[in-house]
Amino acid sequence: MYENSKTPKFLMTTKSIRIKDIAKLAGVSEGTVDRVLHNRGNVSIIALNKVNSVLNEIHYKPNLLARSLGRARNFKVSVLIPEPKTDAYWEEVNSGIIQASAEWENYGVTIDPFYYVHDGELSLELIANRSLNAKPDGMVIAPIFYPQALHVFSRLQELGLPYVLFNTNIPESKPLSFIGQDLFQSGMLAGQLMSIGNITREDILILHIGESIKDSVYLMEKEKGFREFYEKNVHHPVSITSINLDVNESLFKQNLEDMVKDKKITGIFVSTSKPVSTVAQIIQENSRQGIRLIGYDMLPENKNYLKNGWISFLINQNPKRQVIQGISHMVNHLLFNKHVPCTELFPLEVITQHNVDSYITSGIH
Amino acid sequence: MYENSKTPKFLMTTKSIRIKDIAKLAGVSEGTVDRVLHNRGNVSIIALNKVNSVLNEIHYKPNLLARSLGRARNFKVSVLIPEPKTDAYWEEVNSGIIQASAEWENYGVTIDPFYYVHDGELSLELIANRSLNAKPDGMVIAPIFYPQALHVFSRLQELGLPYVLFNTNIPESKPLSFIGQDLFQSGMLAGQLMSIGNITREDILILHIGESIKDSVYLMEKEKGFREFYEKNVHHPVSITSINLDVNESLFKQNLEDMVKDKKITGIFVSTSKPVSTVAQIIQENSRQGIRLIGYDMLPENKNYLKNGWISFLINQNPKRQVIQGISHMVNHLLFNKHVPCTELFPLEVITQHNVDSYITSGIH
DNA sequence: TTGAAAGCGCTAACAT
DNA sequence: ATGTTAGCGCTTTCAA
Repeated sequence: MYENSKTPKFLMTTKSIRIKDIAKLAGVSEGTVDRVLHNRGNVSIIALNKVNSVLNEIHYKPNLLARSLGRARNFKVSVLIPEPKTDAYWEEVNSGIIQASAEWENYGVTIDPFYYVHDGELSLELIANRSLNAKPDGMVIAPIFYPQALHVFSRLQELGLPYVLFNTNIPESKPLSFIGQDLFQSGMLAGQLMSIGNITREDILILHIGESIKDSVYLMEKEKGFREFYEKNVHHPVSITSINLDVNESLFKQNLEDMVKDKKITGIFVSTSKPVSTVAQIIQENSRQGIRLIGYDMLPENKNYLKNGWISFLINQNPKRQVIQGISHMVNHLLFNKHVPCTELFPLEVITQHNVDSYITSGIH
Repeated sequence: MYENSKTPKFLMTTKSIRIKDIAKLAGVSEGTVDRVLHNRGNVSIIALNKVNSVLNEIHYKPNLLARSLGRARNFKVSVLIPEPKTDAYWEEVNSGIIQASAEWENYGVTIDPFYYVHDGELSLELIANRSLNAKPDGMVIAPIFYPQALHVFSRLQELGLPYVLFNTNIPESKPLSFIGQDLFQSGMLAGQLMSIGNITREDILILHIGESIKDSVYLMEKEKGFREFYEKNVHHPVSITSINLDVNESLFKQNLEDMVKDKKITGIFVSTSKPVSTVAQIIQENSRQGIRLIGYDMLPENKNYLKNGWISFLINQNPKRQVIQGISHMVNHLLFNKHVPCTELFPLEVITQHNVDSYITSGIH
């Protein structure tokens, strides 16, 4: 038999020790201890040593509640995302902002959303400047347009304003933190899902569909991962064709329909979230149930087609939780001086007909 | 074109209003306002009305930091789980307890784990009593043994101690909150994963493996879901056999091996988490790569077999996060008087060879 | 460079 | 039934 596990030693908490206690032990005032704890300077080397030697003895855990209450300051953070009206994906994100806003209101933190579009007077850069007027203490940004974003970051760095990025990473901008997914791996996963159970020839279409797809280098990561999966793991004959489509082109729908009608096609992988349902609709209209369709995110439309079986798998990018997490990191930094991870890659969640409801009701997603 | 979205009105926060403000507006003292806010009684109907009418005018959001700081009280919560040494699953849970413990230490909350085994002097009931000696303010319990658990709950109800359950639900015990998964749906999902891409005859084994499997009615839920999926959705011939195995039986391994060697078998669904790797090992030893194996949870062993391809899918029950969430609910209740959901069903996460790493590195899981 | 003291918003004990 | 007040642990200002 085994011995019974005891409560681990380090969990045994005695009465927690306060700044006042440290001050007494070190023979200095509370003010001095505070100065040492936060490296505020103006401390004699001798006092510093006295305090530090006490600090080394004991395991001081500051009371975070008291800390932020004592600071007696209301923080503001601005959140910058693309205009939600254009896309159900950003609508999701926006609802996350609202949720986070309610949550942090209790801690005296105000969250202000700002929305940008590609250019004109609502460009990221202009909106960023506008948001700066509110004198925020930090920013949370989804920087989907690369060149504009760079200007904004250098501006923020000048001002010394901390910012966290989500959705799209721009590593050279050195944000406080980035929240997103590993896109290459996401493509690999899509490949695996596409191939499950298939043992004969496959004809696959990869569709990159969007407004100005040409700039979206990051979608290529997904495609690379997808192709890599097939190269490494699949041994029967496979043909993979990738196509960029602009939703604003006149023949967009017609082109799509022609592709779907092609009897050879066995699977379609759509690299973005909103257009999946369009493809699903066309598949349904043409009764092409043989096609395995894989796409992104549980947008309302997508959920319906998934439940009906016209979409086989969705990979969830968790837009809502990404922004909530981003805001949470920013606030933890501001309010509690907590360390936040510089990159947080979300899990690649596989959504099918039979677990989609469990995601919807769970609330934590 | 569309109009640009503005920051929603209700997010516009002006300087937040305090109890002191309400008191002034209502023409009463802070104490009275506090009494009204918390229904502490001892308030004249006239004062009550004055305060309430002010409360109706304004949107009072209490400062939670100040509230719990002002209460100046350190909460203790006990967590009761099966002995972790017996099972990697509970080891996971235990690491969740340690994580939660570190997190809440900052808020002056102490988390004390206690471990029980099926019976003897370490039974749930006895351990529960022992944990009561520490005078906890709440309990978080994984009640895997039904009859013993009932006694504990009635004891806790007598004492008026709040408790939240996770992992296994006992609805009639009326806990503050339950965290777990929909087991029937979990079985359905397993069925779907088992059937993907299959178009010819399937011979499937459902294996319920454990220490005292006979009592575990809840595993039947998974089986029911699994069978239901096949009945409703699959039209080619299928044979499903379910078997209960006790790991302590002498011929346990031998029996298992005989089953795996059966050339007809196309798939195996193991309804618990630890034994999956044992089955995977036997499949590997007998080179039965044709068998699709589905089981539960990302235990270290399971992860390896998943990566090597001997396990096809794992459904993640998220043991670690379940307990963290349970503790979080308990603390939110105690510390902030926050409303906690009476049931929280976790999403049914599908883990494959190509997203397992994304789950491991993500940290939030 | 230091210590003393006044908050932060809320709770709870104590007079009245 | 009501008002007053002394904390909670930390930050920050101000005087020494």
